[in-house]
Amino acid sequence: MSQSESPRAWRSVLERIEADLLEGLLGPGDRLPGERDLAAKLGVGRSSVREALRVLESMGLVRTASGSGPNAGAMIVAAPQGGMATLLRLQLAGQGFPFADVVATRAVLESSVVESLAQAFRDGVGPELAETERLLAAMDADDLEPDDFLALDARFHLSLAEASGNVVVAAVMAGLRTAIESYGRQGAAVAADWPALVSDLRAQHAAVIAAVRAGEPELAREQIRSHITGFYARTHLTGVERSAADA
Amino acid sequence: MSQSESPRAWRSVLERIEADLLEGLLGPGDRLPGERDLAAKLGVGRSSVREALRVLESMGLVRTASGSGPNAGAMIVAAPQGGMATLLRLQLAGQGFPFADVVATRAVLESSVVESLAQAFRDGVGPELAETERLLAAMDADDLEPDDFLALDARFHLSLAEASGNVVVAAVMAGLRTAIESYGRQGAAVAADWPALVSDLRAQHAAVIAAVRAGEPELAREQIRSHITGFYARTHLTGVERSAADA
DNA sequence: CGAGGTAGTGTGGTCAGACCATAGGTCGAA
DNA sequence: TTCGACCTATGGTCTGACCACACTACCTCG
Repeated sequence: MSQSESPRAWRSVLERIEADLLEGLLGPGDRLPGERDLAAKLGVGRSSVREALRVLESMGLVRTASGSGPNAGAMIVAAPQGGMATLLRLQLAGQGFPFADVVATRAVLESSVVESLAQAFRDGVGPELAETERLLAAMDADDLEPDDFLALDARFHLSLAEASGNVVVAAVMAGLRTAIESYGRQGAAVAADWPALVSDLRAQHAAVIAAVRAGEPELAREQIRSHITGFYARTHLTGVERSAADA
Repeated sequence: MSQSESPRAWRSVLERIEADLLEGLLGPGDRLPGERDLAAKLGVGRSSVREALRVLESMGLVRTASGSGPNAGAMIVAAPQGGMATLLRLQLAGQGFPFADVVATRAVLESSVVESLAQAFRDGVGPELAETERLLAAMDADDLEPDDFLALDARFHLSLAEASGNVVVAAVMAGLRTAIESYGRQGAAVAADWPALVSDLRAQHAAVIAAVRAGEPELAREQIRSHITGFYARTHLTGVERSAADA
């Protein structure tokens, strides 16, 4: 036992697993040993192993399942969006992240996404956008509840990020959006003039896509920015627009 | 016992604390009850409380300390950078985030930062940048080891993000940088032609700051982008430049 | 009377053991 | 052959115990 060090048994478990990940000994789809085996192998208690697994789970790196068989146990997955959403949501709740900064960051990332997409179309290598178009069409339905519309809207924005091909940007964007929505402030304000709002949103979405397909990076960028900042200025009634505009 | 609900005792603890945070019952600087008290109050075991606290700690929301007195116990803090760095590092290790996408995202965010700063200077409301200038001067020393230079460089970039005032962007940027460095691949490549590299980096930093102070958003944006993508293209010898360039 | 050491107390950190719920696998009976 | 009951391995949870640590209070000694 080279157990000369001391602090944080659970951290040593985390570091060991991270090292195995970097080493390539563990990868997406692989299953970790059972908690009891892992504890014995690493010379720590089972509870310490569990605490480390809990961190990995909350970060979106492992998925655990009870029972037996091929689906049981802790499996390495790559689900960054869940972990990112949890982190951003908690930091927002704990006042580590001001609401305005979260919205502003979303605007920054989405601007980059649509700029990149528009540039790709200008270069003649634009992606399919089939999923994006499908969501756009679904949002045209007349009988949508606000919650349903907003769910489609979220997937629309996410589909743009995924089309741009950068999974880090997509994960952060999805997390920011989730964090914003879990704040749950918009309900009342949204109801104020819903028909007019949804109509504007549809037009803005269409304009963004048109700019992207036309290969106009600067135009797409400005349109998505005003789309996002405008939405939160309209529904949250805070000083969001000021902070969002200068980021 | 109103224990009709379900799985994940530790998750119920997490949700309770998050709810208290949103409610304002808990905020930065406040201390949580002891683990034993919390367990009794929420009707769960102490180990479940600990698992929830471990998640909060890894997300940068609480800081725990043993012993007694005013500094002991679990305190609510707002340390988003630590949690963000952990998440990004783990996702990078677990192949959830391709290296190229991490670098590209850093380029996106830093471009936005310097653009925003340059715009502020153009509008005559530019911040002090005292810390930034100090770091820039420190990097001019001739006897710096590569590690020391890179540490100053990291703080330089972070100081820009902080000057822009968006803590979310600053936290993500710091996390991205930490994740990149923990990958630890650059050592060898950096040593190749260190004097020339450090000279170029100094010139690029100076050019970025000059563009910011001159109030040239587009120029600053392009310079920081080429600074970042150029550095990783030069030191990592991967296909980074391609993916980084189109983001 | 003051200074310094010492026992006390409460905190997180860890471990061991036990029990439960679940879900797949196994094997025997119809 | 088929289908049911049992078996087993897994994570999920709880309890109780002990340790290390740091502050507090008190007590002793100069």
